[in-house]
Amino acid sequence: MKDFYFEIKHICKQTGARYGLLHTPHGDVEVPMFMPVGTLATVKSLSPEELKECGSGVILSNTYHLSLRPGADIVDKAGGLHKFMNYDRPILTDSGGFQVFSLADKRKITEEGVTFKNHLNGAKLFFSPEIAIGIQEKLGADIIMSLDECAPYPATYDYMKNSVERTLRWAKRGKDAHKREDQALFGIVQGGEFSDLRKYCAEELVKMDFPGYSIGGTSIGEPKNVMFKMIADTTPYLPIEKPRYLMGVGSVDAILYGIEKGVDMFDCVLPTRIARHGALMTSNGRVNIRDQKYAEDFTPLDPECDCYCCKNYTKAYLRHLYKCDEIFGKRLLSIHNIRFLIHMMEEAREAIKNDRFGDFKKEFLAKFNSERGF
RNA sequence: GGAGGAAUAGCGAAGUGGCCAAACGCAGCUGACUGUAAAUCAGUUCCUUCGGGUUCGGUGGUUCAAAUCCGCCUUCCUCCA
Repeated sequence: MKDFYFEIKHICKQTGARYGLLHTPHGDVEVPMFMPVGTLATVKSLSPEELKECGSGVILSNTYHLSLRPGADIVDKAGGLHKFMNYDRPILTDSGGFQVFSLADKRKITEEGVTFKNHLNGAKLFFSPEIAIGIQEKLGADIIMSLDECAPYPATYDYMKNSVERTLRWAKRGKDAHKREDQALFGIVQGGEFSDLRKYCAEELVKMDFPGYSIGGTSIGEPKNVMFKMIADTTPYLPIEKPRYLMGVGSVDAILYGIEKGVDMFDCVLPTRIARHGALMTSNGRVNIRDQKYAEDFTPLDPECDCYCCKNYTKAYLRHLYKCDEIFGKRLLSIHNIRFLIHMMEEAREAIKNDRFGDFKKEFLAKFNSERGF
């Protein structure tokens, strides 16, 4: 694996949380980290410059969506995803496995792969582990994902067992098909809420020796305690020296829990989506900017935040933009929520280095009051 | 002074005899959103002990039944003098 390796720099003595460095062809990033999601080769409403100002490292993009529009060949001709979207830091592409789940009523899964009715015009589309890898090689992200089946929750044990077996076979096929030396292909642990299947899936993937491992099948409608259990049931079976990525998790309490359990990478649409819907994460908890009580509130969204939005604008202005459905409002709020999570990660890393992540988590959650939404 | 027209819930605006506690939009309030088919979606905004009760400028009528028809009053708009 050219240019890609992972270094653990410190393990928190209080919790086992990890501080590390992920080296990629597009630079090094510190973990634990939060990765903003830019499904269609753009983090909705934000420029790469704004993302970097938020402190972004890796960002995500999506194989399924980009293969439909503009098509992998066009991204390839553009010189790859980094050039195409003008982002020179690391990029991770998801395999499309999640779309198999989220567009579930329009697909059929077989051993060979998945047949989709694509969501744009209903045209039939076939995805296999090899095809997903082929597309991702053209897109050219630094970190890519195996095609997996994100089985629904709840699922029966038998369904999940079969699904895990197939995901493992698909992982092997994808790994065999993957040729690019400058990309790290991660395997994805499934198994739902079943401890033994999580363990089995993790151990089998580890035998295949991937450069990193993802925890999938979370945040798909299961209760929080079940999600936490899924995480706790997986990380013990992953090798210490490889990066671990918890897919699709972006609520504050779940991220902090994941870090405590030894997860290094998180991604989620949550901060950007809820920002567009007027919900903001602040150090004192949730703020609904649409509330009339902010109409004459000329203070920043979060006085403790150092983002462009909080440094320059008031809640009254943000509410005004939101109520008028102005694009700039969505941008400012997205900047804030992304910066909030990235800043939380910066603080988490400091806490890990100082062997006090457990204290940090407790203090942060007490103030954030995560019972009130996300 | 004369001739027309209009008054509907916080605002705008449908409704012209029973299916109207009254469409719809805005505004307000709740909630949802987690590997993005999401600048989206759902609920809610007269009172209620959930049986019902009081509403459509005011008032008096007609009718089994009125936001809807008639009289008078008030306010506003347009045109003519």
